[in-house]
Amino acid sequence: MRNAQEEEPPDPQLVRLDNMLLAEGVAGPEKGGGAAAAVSAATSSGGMSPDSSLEHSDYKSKLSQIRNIYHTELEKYEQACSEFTTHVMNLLREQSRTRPVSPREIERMVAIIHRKFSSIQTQLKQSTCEAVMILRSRFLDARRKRRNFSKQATEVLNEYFYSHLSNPYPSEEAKEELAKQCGITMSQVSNWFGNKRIRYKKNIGKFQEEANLYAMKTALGATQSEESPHTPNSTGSGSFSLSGSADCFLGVPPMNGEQPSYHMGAQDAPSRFSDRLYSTRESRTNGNWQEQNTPPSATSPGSDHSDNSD
DNA sequence: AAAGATGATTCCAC
DNA sequence: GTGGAATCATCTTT
Repeated sequence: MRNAQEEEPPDPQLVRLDNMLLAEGVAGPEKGGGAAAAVSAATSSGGMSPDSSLEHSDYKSKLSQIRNIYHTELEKYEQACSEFTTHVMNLLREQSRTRPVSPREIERMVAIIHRKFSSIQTQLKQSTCEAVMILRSRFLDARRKRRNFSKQATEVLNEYFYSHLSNPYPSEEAKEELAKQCGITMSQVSNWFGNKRIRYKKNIGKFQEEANLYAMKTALGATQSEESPHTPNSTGSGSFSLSGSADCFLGVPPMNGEQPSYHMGAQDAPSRFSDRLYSTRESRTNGNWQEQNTPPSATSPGSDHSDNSD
């Protein structure tokens, strides 16, 4: 009697749903006030470019729509719950005239009712979470507002890539420098190199022309080395730019309908110590970063997957 | 509109 | 944490 446990045990899943709704600003105390502010602070905490403000307002309006629905539904359920509870209580009271009704029984009935309604609420919260996630993925997914890098930026990235073709894994410092030069973030540089490596390896032939182009460009720059608009700060060993003209020709050679077996390993000149200064984990992928070169259409073509899942 | 190019994300192994 | 691979969603070219 004393510790009447009408409080359900804190269902961890329900707690998670509640937390998420709170974090998304859906389950905030009042609409328009703190919740919206929290959302806008969370989604646009950095510098908000005028470009994305339109989408953000769209996002916010949709989110508040969800929030309104959520709150009205929640209220409806709560009201229905209390109504139903009082109704049952009245029934029990009436029955208590004709038969003994213990207060224990009343408590139990109330608990049952509350449990039922709270499960309904949980479902509501779940579907609300789903809606929010869909909304987020639709508006906040960076893939949806992809912009190609500037011509000059890809130029810089390609120059680095093809001049370090034997080991196209820029160090942190190199990435930073590239990011600065290209006006993109470091993770974008990482993305670019990841994509470039995999796509280059997949179809070397297609990139042959490009490789030649940049090899020649870099070679010219190495021999003449007239203009170098570098920011001369970097930590005392600015190296990455035109140090490896030897690499330039690694990508060029035997292109005559044959699959070029690339540098089998021996010729990676160890004299480029300046690169090694930077590299932290390149030893893992040193040298032949693309040894197993599967020619196109080497996969099992006819095999069905029958991988069905929703 | 279809095909290709490209930046970003996700899943996995290490 | 990283990078490889597959994939997605968009942009660009055809």
